[in-house]
Amino acid sequence: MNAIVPSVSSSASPNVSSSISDTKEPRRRRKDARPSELTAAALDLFVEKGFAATRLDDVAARAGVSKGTLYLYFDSKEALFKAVVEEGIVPALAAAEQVLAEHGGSSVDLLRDLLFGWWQQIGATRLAGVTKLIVSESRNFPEIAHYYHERVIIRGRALLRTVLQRGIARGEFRQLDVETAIDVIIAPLLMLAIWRCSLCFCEQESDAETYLETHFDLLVHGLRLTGAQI
Amino acid sequence: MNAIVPSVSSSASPNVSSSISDTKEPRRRRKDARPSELTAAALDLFVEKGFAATRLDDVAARAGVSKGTLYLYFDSKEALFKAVVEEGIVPALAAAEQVLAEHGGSSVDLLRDLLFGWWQQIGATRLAGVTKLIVSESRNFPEIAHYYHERVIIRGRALLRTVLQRGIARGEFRQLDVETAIDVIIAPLLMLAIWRCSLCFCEQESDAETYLETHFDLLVHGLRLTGAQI
Amino acid sequence: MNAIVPSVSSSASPNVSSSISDTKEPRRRRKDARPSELTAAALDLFVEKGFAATRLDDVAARAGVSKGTLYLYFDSKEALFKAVVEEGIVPALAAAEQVLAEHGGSSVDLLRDLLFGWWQQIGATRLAGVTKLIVSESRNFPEIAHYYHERVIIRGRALLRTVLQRGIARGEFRQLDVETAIDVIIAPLLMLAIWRCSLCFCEQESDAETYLETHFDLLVHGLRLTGAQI
Amino acid sequence: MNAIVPSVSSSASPNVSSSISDTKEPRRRRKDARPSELTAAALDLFVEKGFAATRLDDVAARAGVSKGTLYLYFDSKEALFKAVVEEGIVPALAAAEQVLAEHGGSSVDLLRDLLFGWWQQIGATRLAGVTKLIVSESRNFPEIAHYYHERVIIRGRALLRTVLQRGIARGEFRQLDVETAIDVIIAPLLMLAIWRCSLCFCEQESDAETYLETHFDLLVHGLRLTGAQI
DNA sequence: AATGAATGAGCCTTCATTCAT
DNA sequence: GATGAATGAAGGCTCATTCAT
Repeated sequence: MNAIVPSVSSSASPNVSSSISDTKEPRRRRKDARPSELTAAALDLFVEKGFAATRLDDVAARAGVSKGTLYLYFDSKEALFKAVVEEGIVPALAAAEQVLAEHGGSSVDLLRDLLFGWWQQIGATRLAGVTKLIVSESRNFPEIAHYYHERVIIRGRALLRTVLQRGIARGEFRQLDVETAIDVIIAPLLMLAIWRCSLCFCEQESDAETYLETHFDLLVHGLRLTGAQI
Repeated sequence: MNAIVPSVSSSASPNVSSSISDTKEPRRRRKDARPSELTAAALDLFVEKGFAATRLDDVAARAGVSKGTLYLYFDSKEALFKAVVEEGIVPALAAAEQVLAEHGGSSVDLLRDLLFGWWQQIGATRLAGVTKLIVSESRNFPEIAHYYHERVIIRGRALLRTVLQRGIARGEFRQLDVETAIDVIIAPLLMLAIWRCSLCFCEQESDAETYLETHFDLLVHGLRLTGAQI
Repeated sequence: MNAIVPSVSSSASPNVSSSISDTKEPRRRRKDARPSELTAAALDLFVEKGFAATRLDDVAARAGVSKGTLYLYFDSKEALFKAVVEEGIVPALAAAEQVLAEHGGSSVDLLRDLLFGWWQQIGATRLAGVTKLIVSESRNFPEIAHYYHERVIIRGRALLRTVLQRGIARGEFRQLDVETAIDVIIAPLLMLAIWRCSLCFCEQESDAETYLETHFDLLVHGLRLTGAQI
Repeated sequence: MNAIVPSVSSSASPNVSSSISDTKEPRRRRKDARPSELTAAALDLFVEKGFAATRLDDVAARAGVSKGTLYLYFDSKEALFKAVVEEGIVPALAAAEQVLAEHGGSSVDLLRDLLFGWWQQIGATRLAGVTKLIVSESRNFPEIAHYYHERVIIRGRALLRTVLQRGIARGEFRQLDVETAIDVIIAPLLMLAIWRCSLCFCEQESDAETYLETHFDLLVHGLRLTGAQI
């Protein structure tokens, strides 16, 4: 889900596009592309300024449409917010669960693939912003927080639970409190996503790849059932 | 801007404090107590609703004063925000650095004391909210983000750096990328603080103490220089 | 900021205009007519109450629009004030300078035409209020005072200077300090404009036409180079 | 801005005055001096900023007292305004009428003495500001405007009426509309007072003395019954 | 008498939302 | 479908006024 944004380039000059012959849609824009262009613009601004501080004028301007057009697709600012979250979630789920389903290697390898898969599918993309959004606004939108919990948190935790339980069952991992370990494993991922959206105070810190490697390295050593444990 | 944190203890139950003052002083209070009463009320609401969505009327009402009174002590809503962050920072620093200075045990013990000290001093208190605030609003207040980075992030990281480097030098810990490890160690703490302020979707999860124990446990096994490494 | 002064004629009876629009366009008006409708309403109220004491609610109500509409055309109350002054200035200049350019009679006749031309173009219209506005608010808006000085005062004085110098050169007027005489000649005009806007204490006084005649009469006798001077 | 203002210097440091031994009142300030100190401060600010834009905090600060003290002497902001006007009127009246009563010279001389007497007693002092105040605020305070009209305008006009009628009766002046001539004669005086309080756009103009001389000169030639009239 | 902390009504300004074109 | 002028409720901020000390 890195793509998403041909909208940014194509919608730069929506009114003039006819003369340039985009080879795609010379004049009529595919109707079903508008909503995602709008949510993409909204995601950027919601993440940058927060929900309350984001003006719909700015969202519309960034998407290259008028303010009134927003209301052709979304009933209200809150509805737009919901759409932003929901749209950012669907692809994330599919990709993550697919990794687990298709995997055949060791639990350590599987854990690694999940971590770095998350990075490529979410952490490194603009979808990371959804994480920050949920954190920042969940108190104001308990309904959305609940939705996010049911659809994302639970399913994401289920993935990790499977990996950990499988690893323990196979003797690859130590015996430990699986539920709590899930939280501890996820936290650095979420924090990485949040850091990337809160800029300013983490720039000189290690880059994301190294960060993930270290996280994984510590985890493997922390989880693995080593000879020293005996 | 004198008082440190009696606010933490006295304002632990902010809804009751107003009823007390109602019977005492109808007007005229001690001027030096006001600022921390106001920042305490503001912290609660900023964390709950976000900066932009918090109304100064509500802040004033929670502190038991009128809206205009806020402006006797803070020039603007933004100035109030700065005061909230700054006031929440001072005690956090002192406590954390004191733990390190007075410690005499092993690096593992020291790490444990720091983790749980953070929990007692910050994570378990309302100061945890400052973490969420910074995450949510740093884009809108780069000046404050910078301030927080200089005064808190850097000093907090310095503490952990000392511990890790000492542990490695003493042969207690493995050789690893210290700077990155710091991030990975801190992340679950910050995430715990954030979770506590974003409620709704982490309630059934493990309690904080267990979470910290697991985090510490994984860390120790991940950091320790075991025979298995040879 | 295009339209010149249909506002003077069309908005001569501002209280009636609203009832007309009520039956015409409930929303949507011609966008280019709005600014002058708003400045016309603002001029009335600024003159009547002063800048600080005028509420934008009242300005909007008098113009028959909502309060928010003001901000579609003017960035702030102060910007509205500037527009009021600037819009009232343009026609005043054109008319006055045209009189001078096209005149062919004696200097006494020219002086008379200028005085009564001012009365018809400005003194007798709502533009007289701009004079009071400038007097009342110039301390608070030095920028506007400067603008008014450059664009109006200087050019108005230049007109009189030409007349006086021509009259002296032709032997129609006595030799006198032209610059100071300009001030003395202008003062009763400005004062007349101000009186008309400050009502209450000048009503029983002579009417404007008589006032101007007397001013002109005194001037002519005071300026003229008579045989008695020899 | 010359005389008048012992209040400015003496009230500069009201709280410290005891230690410095002002040779006047080491500690207790004469009670009856307070009101005029307050009205003096208020006059300055009302003239500078207008009534509505003047804050009582600033008035109190300029007078060297606290804001609450104002209410020991004046019931409201409007009451303070009335006091400012009334206090500025009394000396003006006495001085002007005295000139007329004691005069024994020609009507031209008498007119001259009145004009320059006004300048010395009012025009050149801070009392000139009262003129601007009345002009700016009369619409908002019709009661004060009425008061001013009854007590100042009428009496001032009476003075001039006497002079003009006497001059005409004696054959010194031409026959003319006395009432209107009064307005025309007064206007440049008021305008001079107003200009001095509206600064910014009359600075390069002639100085006040020259202005008055020219006004007087034009008047004399305009009023006088010359041979040329025959 | 004097203070200054506290109040709260009121105003400028913003912005989500509507709707005629 | 798309626009953008218009709306009006809401919030940040000011300041005249009060009153306990």
